[in-house]
This record gives sequence, structure tokens and C-alpha cells, in this order.
Amino acid sequence: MTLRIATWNVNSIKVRLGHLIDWLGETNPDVVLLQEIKVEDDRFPALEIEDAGYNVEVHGQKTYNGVAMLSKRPMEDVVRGLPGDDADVQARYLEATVSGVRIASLYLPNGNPVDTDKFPYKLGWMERLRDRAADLLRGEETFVLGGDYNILPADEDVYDPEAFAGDALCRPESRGLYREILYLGLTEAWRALNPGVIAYSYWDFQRGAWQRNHGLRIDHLLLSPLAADRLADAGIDRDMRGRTRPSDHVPAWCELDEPA
DNA sequence: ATGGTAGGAAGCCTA
Repeated sequence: MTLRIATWNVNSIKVRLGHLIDWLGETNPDVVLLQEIKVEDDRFPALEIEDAGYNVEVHGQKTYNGVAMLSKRPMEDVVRGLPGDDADVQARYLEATVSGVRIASLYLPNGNPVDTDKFPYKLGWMERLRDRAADLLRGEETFVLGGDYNILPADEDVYDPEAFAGDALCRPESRGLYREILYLGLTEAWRALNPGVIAYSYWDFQRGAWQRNHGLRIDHLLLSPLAADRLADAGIDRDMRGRTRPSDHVPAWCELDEPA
């Protein structure tokens, strides 16, 4: 039995619940990683999602951020919050185990404007994520770290690289830390299966970005070596951006074969 | 041309 894992920054679970329920029925993922739910735990629409056949784990926050994980199969050993800074109150990370695979839903800080404390917060958060990935690797876990990384891995992932050169999503410090995480031995699912292909997962609400295809590819699924060995397919559900009142992000997903 | 739009909160902040 394969395991299909999708990540989607829904930009308000309240506004996007209808699209989410429709898309669950259309694509039938096993695990869904949500970001920017923008509600506290007790305001998350768990009943509607449970009715669609999913268990629900939430790490919510009022107004900003907030992540969740939906899974048809049981989720075990749930951890809320990225380790490494007890003073960090932003709800951006949730981890759980499904069928022996450790899975994280993460919302990496945007980091703009770069001349404010938002940028060092982003870099510090990435160092903590790197350390968490290293810990999981030491445990020889099969794991998938998925979410809105707010990182443009390479110039081919952005419609106008020159315009974004100084942006926190592109800056050498940001890309350097992203590479540090990858070079621990992780595989970015979509790019591994689609070398040289241009595709985006986000289009800004402003300036007619969707109509002009001014997009960014910032939603990623990073696989540990044992997960990468099982990688069977990956995709980006681009058509979701064209629906009525869409999120600015679309789902990205990967499919793992059963263990050998 | 330094704008524009969306979401949530409350009369601005984040993206």
C-alpha cells in the first residue's frame, strides 16, 4: 500500500474548508500537511474533516501561522513546535508518525523585510530545522519534512530571479541554510523527479500574478534516504489556483511505495 | 509606475 503525502498552505482554513473537502475527495491523499490555518486549536473545523475520513492533529494560533496534519491512518507521538527555542511562540511546526514514517508539517518564516528582525528569525528557525533533521537522521528514521519553506531553491523556481535576488526567499543566507539541510542527505521530492522542469506552487494575489504566471516554487517535501528509496511519484496540483476564491498556494504531493 | 490583493483583527499587520 502506497503512502501519498500532500502539503498545502491554505491561507485560512475557515475560508478554504470547502476547497479542502472537495480536493480530499478528488485526490484521496493519505496524509495532508496544512499551513497558515490562522485559527486556534478549538476553532479548527475538525468535525467536517473527520467526516471526510481523516484524523486531525492541530498546532494552531490566532490570526497568524498555525499548522495541522490530517491522516486516514492513526498519528502517533505527536510533537507540537520546532525544538530548540522555548521562547518561540509562533505555531509553525507539527510532527507525527504515520505507518512508521515520521512526518512534519512546517511553515518556515518568510523573513521579509530583510532589514528587520524577521530575517534573523527566519535564519535561526532554519538552523533549528537543520538540527532537527540531523537528529532524525541519527535515529535512522524514515521521514518526510513537508510544508511552505518560503525558499526558492534555485533561479528556475522563480519567474523573475533578478527581481527576487535580494528577497528573503532567495538571499544567499537563506539558500545556504536550505542547502545545508539538503546536504545532510535529503531529497526534495518534486525536483528529484522533474529535473529542469519549470513549475510553481504559489502565485501572489497582487498584480495579476496568476494570469501572468508570475509564480514561485516554495512548497517542498524533503525526504530522508530511507523515504527517498521509496519515492514513486510527485506532483503539484496547479489547477487549484484557478478556482473561485483560492489560496495563493496550491498543494504539492509525493507518493511513497511500501517498504521493501 | 515603489503600486497592487487577500485574510484576520480591530481601526494595522502579515504575506
